Amino acid sequence: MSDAQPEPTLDRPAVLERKGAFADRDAWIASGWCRLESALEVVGTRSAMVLVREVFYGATRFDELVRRTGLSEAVASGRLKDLVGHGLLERRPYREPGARTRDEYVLTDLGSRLFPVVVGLMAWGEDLRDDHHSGVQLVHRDCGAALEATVRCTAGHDVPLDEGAVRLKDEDWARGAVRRA
Amino acid sequence: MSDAQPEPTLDRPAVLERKGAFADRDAWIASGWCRLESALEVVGTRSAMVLVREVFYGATRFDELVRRTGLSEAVASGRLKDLVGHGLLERRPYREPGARTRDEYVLTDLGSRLFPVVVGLMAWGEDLRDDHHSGVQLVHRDCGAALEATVRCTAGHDVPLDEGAVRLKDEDWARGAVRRA
DNA sequence: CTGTATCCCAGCGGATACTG
DNA sequence: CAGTATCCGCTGGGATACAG
Repeated sequence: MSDAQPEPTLDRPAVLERKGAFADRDAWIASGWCRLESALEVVGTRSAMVLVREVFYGATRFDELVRRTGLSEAVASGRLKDLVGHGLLERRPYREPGARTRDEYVLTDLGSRLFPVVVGLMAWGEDLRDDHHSGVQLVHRDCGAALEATVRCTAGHDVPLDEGAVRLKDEDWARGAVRRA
Repeated sequence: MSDAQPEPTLDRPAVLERKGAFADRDAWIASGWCRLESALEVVGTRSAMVLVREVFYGATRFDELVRRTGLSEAVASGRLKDLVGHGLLERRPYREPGARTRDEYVLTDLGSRLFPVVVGLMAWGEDLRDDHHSGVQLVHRDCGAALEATVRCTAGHDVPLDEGAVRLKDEDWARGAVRRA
């Protein structure tokens, strides 16, 4: 098999299997079919991500967020407004004893669901620069072990890349006739 | 304890617990301590993300990537070069029978470790726009259930947001005495 | 303290035309 | 087919100054 093997398959990395009609589609992407683009429109910027990160770290007040992100006030202000508008954060009035009422930013449920993404990006950034001795680390509060993001299916199985598949929704796949209009 | 409680704690959303010296630091962020920023410098743009997504979907050739991402050739070319430079993708020569040798882009191990991030963003994009009936879906090849990204510690526990903690590395926590200038 | 308003610059990214 | 080169508009984001 040394002169015309059609598929070397030597050590080709795993990719997602293409199911059904997905394999044929060409231009389904640009039209925004993929929710990745929706997500990136909201949290695809550096400023959005670092603000979300700081809120995960427990920052709530404007000046705290500005200080800890290093963003300018103008950028922070605008981006926070976006994040509130998209339902990721919520403004909530609060009052320290003896002080006047102020607002603070807190995570909504939608926002907190970004947790795996933030963890995944931080872990990957760690891989990227193999300096494992400095910086910040996320750990399990109880056992102290480092956090990582993993992929799982809703049936509970761990899913490595080569066991994943991609398909178009609402097409008859695996059963046919899954009437779902 | 009903007249001067310092922390209402009514329905305050969960955040990460701040461990040790982390709680005191102010300006540790801007200096790039957090690996989130390193990650975003590489995959923080739309073009990078959609290219990575298409490679996960199994696209390998330049024109295929351009067509399916909707990026211009110039942008795709430059971004691919970046991704190869950062070790996320790899150029690999291949030859279809009877055709001349060409290059294709394949995932490296580093690149494939972005899988949880891509899954997490897609799942979150789904939450964002509650149209659950159209678009693309990632599923477990074997059982057909949808994929989701979850956070786990290296000891194997599932870690919800309120069980996570953040700390500075190489500081005396849980053991003490890690002198580090 | 919590922003808003301006100005200004760098980088992303589209369009088009051109090379190997 | 697989890019590169050029041009050019849009937006992200820093700095500074100002306002409630």
